[in-house]
Amino acid sequence: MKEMTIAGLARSGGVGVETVRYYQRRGLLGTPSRSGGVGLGGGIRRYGEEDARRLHFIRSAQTAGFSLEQIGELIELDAGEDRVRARELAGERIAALDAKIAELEAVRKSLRRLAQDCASASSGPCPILAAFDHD
Amino acid sequence: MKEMTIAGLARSGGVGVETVRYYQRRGLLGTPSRSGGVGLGGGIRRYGEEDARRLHFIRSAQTAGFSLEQIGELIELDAGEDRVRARELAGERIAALDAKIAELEAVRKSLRRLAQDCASASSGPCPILAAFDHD
DNA sequence: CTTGACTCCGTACCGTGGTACGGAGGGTAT
DNA sequence: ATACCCTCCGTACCACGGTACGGAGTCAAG
Repeated sequence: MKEMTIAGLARSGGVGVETVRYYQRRGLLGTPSRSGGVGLGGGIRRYGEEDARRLHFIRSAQTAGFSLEQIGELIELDAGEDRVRARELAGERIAALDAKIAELEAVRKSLRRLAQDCASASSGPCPILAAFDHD
Repeated sequence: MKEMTIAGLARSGGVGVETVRYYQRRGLLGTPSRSGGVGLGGGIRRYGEEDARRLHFIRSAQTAGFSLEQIGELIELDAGEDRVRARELAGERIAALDAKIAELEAVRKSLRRLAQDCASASSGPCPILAAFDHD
């Protein structure tokens, strides 16, 4: 089993060292074994394959738009293989995505129309700015 | 011209008193005339129609997804009727919306497929969680 | 055995858009 | 004139996901 220090793990996950420490504080990564000085708080963290896998899991779930808090729950599910709950969380995320996409599309639509009007109307006040004044 | 105090202005814009003060600090609303105690810093703010219009402008632009900083620029344009720059800003905003919408749609698509797989596969590890492990 | 890179830790700070606090003074209705 | 609410101000705090700092300890190579 190849071991690594915090910088190696961070590199393997494409994040910074501080981010790994942060995930640890958040409880997303477990506290690893240490080697070296056994002083107040122990020596240097030693990570293995399992930690890299976990870090990768976090980044993937993050890409899917899950918050770190939700990812914490996903990690627990991952241990228990709770498919029902996993589908529930995925469903919630999809619903949130639906809502957000619809909202952004509505804004885009009205902004597009405004820009169109602004380009075609050759005189008078700018329709874009006027819209914010009066809508 | 009907005058109002900060609470009246805030109500007219559907925001809180603290939010009006915040916009003032941000320079989005001008410093209004004061009445009352002329002590250190002056008395009570008096607002008119123009301020309400401005506050409304801010909220509308915000709905269109502009940041407060961008809104600051829009306000300057509003004074100068700079249509070219307004179209530019609207174009930038639309492009950002396009990108964000595409991103969210991609995530939604893969999450939907995962949820589908999870529902149909009746045994083995949950595909949703497995995807985060291995992707 | 010294140099230099890496690691340790707590704590503070970043951006964004506000919200909350709290004591002193202003304005108004009865 | 006496309640009673509103306004004043600076400053601190919220969520979110990190990033930066700085002094001390550790580690491997030369």
